[in-house]
Amino acid sequence: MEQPGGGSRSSGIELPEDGFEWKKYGQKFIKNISKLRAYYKCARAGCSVKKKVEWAESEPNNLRITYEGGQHIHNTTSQEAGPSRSGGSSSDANRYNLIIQAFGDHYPPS
DNA sequence: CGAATTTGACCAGCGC
DNA sequence: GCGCTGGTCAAATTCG
Repeated sequence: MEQPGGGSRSSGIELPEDGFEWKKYGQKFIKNISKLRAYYKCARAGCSVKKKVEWAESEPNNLRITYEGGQHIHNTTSQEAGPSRSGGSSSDANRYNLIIQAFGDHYPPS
């Protein structure tokens, strides 16, 4: 019905590739914000970083991504997943960069 | 076959 | 004290 051809159990939401691997472990509809929220966790061993994706059922194009946990501790250098490692280390800038990459440059809205 | 993903249900904390 | 919500886990199913 929803997937003629290819296979895809996705809920129909396209996540922006941030350069890391994530494992989805839950999804729920939050009435408080009238939006859907998906819970992702870093798929790397030893990395307990969590990622939350929030979007409205009417606007799957408006994704709101939030990173929790701090930073990835696995070898992003040896893996093939490196966000914007253009030189400079990162900590808070890393989180902001990822969010901006998903929103464009309007975060937070406030 | 292995791996990945999805859904439902349960639990805990908080507010009034 | 009770109800409600959010968050996580487990199991089942499916694809390449």
